[in-house]
Amino acid sequence: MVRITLPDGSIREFEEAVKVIDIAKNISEGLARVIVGAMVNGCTAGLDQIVEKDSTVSLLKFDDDEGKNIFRHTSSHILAQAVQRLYPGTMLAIGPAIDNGFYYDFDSEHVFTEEDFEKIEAEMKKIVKQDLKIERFELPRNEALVYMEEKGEQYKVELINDLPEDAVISFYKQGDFVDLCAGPHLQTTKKVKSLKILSIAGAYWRGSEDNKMLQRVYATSFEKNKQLEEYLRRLEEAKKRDHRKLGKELDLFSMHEEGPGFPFFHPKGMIVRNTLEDLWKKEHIKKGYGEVKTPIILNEELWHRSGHYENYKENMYFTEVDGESFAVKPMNCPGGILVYKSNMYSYRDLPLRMGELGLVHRHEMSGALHGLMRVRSFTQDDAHLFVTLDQLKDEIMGVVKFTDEMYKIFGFKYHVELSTKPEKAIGTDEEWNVAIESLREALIEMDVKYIVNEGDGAFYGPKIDFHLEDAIGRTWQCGTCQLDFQMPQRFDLSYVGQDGEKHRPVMLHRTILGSIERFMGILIEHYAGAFPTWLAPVQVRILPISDKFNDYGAGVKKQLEDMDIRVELDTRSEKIGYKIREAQLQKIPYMFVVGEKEVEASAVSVRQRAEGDMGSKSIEEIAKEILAKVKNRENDSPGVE
RNA sequence: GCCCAUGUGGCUCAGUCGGUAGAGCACUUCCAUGGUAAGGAAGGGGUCAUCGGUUCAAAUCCGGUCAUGGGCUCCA
Repeated sequence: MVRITLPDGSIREFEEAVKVIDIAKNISEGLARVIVGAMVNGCTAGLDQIVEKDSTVSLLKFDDDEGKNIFRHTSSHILAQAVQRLYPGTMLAIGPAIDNGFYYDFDSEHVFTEEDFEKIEAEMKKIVKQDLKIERFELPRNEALVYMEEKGEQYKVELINDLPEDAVISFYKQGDFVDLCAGPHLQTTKKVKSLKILSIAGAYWRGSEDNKMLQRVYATSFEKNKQLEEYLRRLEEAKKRDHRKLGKELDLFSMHEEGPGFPFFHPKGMIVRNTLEDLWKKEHIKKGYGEVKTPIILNEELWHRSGHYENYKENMYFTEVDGESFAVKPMNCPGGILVYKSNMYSYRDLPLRMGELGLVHRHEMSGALHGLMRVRSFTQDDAHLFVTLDQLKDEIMGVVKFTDEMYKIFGFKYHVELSTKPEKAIGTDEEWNVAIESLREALIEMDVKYIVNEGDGAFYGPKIDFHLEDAIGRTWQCGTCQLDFQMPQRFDLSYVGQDGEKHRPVMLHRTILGSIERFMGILIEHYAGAFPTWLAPVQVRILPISDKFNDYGAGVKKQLEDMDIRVELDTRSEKIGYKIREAQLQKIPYMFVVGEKEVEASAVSVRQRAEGDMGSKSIEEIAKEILAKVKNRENDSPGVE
């Protein structure tokens, strides 16, 4: 007797061991048709898997994340099979399912281009139509190695060699195609009705620069064509939110060949930027931070002392003046430390919180540059906290809370990562462990969910990172809170304790927005360029019906300016429909239409970008409404999804 | 840095088989003075990223460089 517990708590009983697919059939034939796999006691399983003992089973459809993974993993095998049919001699590396699709890495004589996509898709569809049965088999290690060697699959041989001694080595076979794979998979190829190859890219074998670069084919698949079409449509929509495109259209910033990775901010972009910085400054004062500003260029010796020269010099810019070597700062901490060192401190002065909107330069690799998200010069909304060990946890928690509050203003969702000791690091393992545990304890105490990112800490300490999403779902690290025992030692920082003795403070390096540039990039995509009124470069555009009303418009403009509302007047000799269209495309929150009626009533006709015509209002009334939105930082962007 | 692709007026793009450039928008001027997403006409504007090669002739073919895009690696 095998008892199967289903997610709803109900129990099905079977005489003997039962296949997953038969459990589904036992529930309903209809269900059995849409099932792609199952979770059996928390592990994914294929439909053929036999359940021998009492188990908890949840059946997976394509709509479930694990279901999609099974579906797309099979899709990746179909891709590999098609490619090997079309380009014999192509070696297979790995081909996993990923968010929104799957990929396969190939090593092939043939150089794949977009022109091949159609052909590969056609071959894949042929395989789907052939309805090939997918079968699992296992081989002992030696046989598995011989088998893959005979096939010339040297990458698979390497993978097998790296599997643990006791690992089960399984293969999946469909027609004449066999791949080393843990599974599970669909039962046949026929379910993959809808598929599309999306792009081709280079990718290092095993993700290491030292290895050969393989050709990675990205693709996606769905159960139904309709889902694929919907997905492709969403991708198109997301492209419209691309901050690089909107940055140009809305005249916020530009990039130039003369300075790759060095963004140029235009007047409208500067308004957004300055508004963000004003918010930042105000909130930091409330949280007990002081603000400092330290130089961009400092002598090279300082960077030797800080450890940056040793650990970071390939990313630094250098310059020489009067025979002395200077470095352009890639980080703000040494500057902040020099500020700290210019005073004596008592334990009463701690925690000391010092904020700096610090312009840093980092020579990122050319291929890494990406709009405002990844640049070579940027302003970190940095801060350095000098604290006693006793204060450490509270201060970390304060930073995490502060970050959360700031992100909430914009309506961001984010995820948190805890990064541990990297290969290139200073300090002892003991210090690192204490530091990592302090961060972990703070997160646990605050009940913040996080994932661990092994080996991704800064060279001087571990960190908590906050990641925000862009329009197409890529995540970008923005906020960070880094713990550092090293700099205080290297710079011999101290404070006088209650006991009258010298003690060493601990340092926290942290950012909230991350960099103003990246944060703006994310903001632009988040709002689809339609900034909430409080952030909008232009809050109101006045649109006279004809030239006759330009003077009245100018009067309204003056009134609004006096109330610190950002306003433009469109005096061009164009029809009102044209002026509205342009203001609408510029995503300006408020349009004031003024003509004969408005002049007579001393009013304006208000049009909002999302709601349309709101009718006539007095200037005082509408100004009050706008100012209230600005004061409350109301999130009135129609662009947020 | 690596793999692949791309680079034509301010912007978006067309340009076939090599025969020395074209559209729409924007801009300027004129007409029109119009009530909630593009009124009409005329005009100006390009060394086809850049350097070199092949050719009687190169935007077009080949190579180098630079930049951009999609990834990898790396990172705020």
